Amino acid sequence: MIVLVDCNNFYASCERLFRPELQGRPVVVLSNNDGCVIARSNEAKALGIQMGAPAFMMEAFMLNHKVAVFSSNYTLYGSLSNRVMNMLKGFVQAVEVYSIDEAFLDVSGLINQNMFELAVKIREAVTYDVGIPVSIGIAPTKTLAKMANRYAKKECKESGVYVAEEQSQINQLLEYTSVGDVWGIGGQFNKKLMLNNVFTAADFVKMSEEWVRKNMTVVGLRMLNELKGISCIDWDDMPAPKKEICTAKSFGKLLSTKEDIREPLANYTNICAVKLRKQKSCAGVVHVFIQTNTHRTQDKQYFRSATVRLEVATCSSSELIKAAMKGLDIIYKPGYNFKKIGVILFDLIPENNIQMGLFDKADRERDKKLMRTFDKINERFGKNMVKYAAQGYNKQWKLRQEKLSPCYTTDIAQVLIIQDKNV
DNA sequence: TCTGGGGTCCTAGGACCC
DNA sequence: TCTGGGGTCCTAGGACCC
Repeated sequence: MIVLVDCNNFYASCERLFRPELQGRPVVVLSNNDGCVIARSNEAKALGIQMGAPAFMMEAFMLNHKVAVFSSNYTLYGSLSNRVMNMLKGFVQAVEVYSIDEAFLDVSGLINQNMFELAVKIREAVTYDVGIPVSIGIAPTKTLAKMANRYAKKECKESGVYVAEEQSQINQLLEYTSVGDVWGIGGQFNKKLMLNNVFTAADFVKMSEEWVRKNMTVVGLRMLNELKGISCIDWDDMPAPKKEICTAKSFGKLLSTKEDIREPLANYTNICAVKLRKQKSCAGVVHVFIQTNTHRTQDKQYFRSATVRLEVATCSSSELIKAAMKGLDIIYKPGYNFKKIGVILFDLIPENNIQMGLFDKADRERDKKLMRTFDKINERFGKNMVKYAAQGYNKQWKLRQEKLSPCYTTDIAQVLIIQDKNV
């Protein structure tokens, strides 16, 4: 059996944890740049606020309904996520952290344990010790556990737990779930399935393997088997190093000159480089792309990308920034209002595995030491305590984050202070 | 004024090799 | 009716996830 624990309305719950006066009130969290809604409390959902709704179109409505609005604060959410995951690790032998707000638990070692009772115990512990509400689904495969979790969230509000152990319980889940809500079926597959009169997961299970293979590739076949109770998605509690590392963000305002764009590009490349060094890899390819704002129909549109291959794979910020700038030179075109730039590092290999170039002039040992010191200082004294000149001070491109909450759990200066009114 | 960001896996098709 | 065939590697693009 596989257990899936999923935090309810995670970002909204994190914000509310430190603002108890928001209990029972609608809360939403916005995407980067305060662009659109990416998390909603139950009260906000009840008001009809949609996932992905543009914030600027909702402003008056949210004001009228006294919705508490927050910019996203990933430092806070990451820290609370760690607390939840650490709690879970105390209950079972292995935890696979699947995303910032969900984890699969391996309960194969717990024989004769009543699954429902275990789940209730976990849920109470997380609620009490961390303060984040969770739902728990239990079933024979990961895909079914996801479905059980969704069912628990919607239909078992009291316990927050659903166990699908017997075939009859699984059948109930299959009947209940629309095929588009099955893990792995997105908009495109859903459309195709509906055209073939497949509306629920139960309908899907009846489809032939040939049809699924032909129309949905081996990915579909895997889902089909998972729904039939045959595990096809491996257990993975030691995530492999990333195969690509990407940083791409919209600017706080539109930029057009190459000088202005160089700054965010250098910063995003450096963010990638820090992540790269953290997983002890080097990158062989730097890919840069730039784009205008597709929503501004009055503007000329432009999208272009370029790939720069490095002679020797590297994790040095300075070399990667240089390569990214080379990419920008290739794709930049004056006369456009640019909205976003992004860097992707490809061909990642372990750092101790790099192929030296025959004519390589760089002093790689010295670079390595420099980067180690660079990362240490920034880890200890805060992001960008030391940085490259190319990263600049202009900050015109900075994200809009007008409603950012404090980093209650990671910055000593921002910890909540509780006052006693009588003192 | 204002519409997210960071990933993975799979397939098709071209280039190239013997 | 026919144009060799099979394998590998690379890239671009689609689909999906949270």
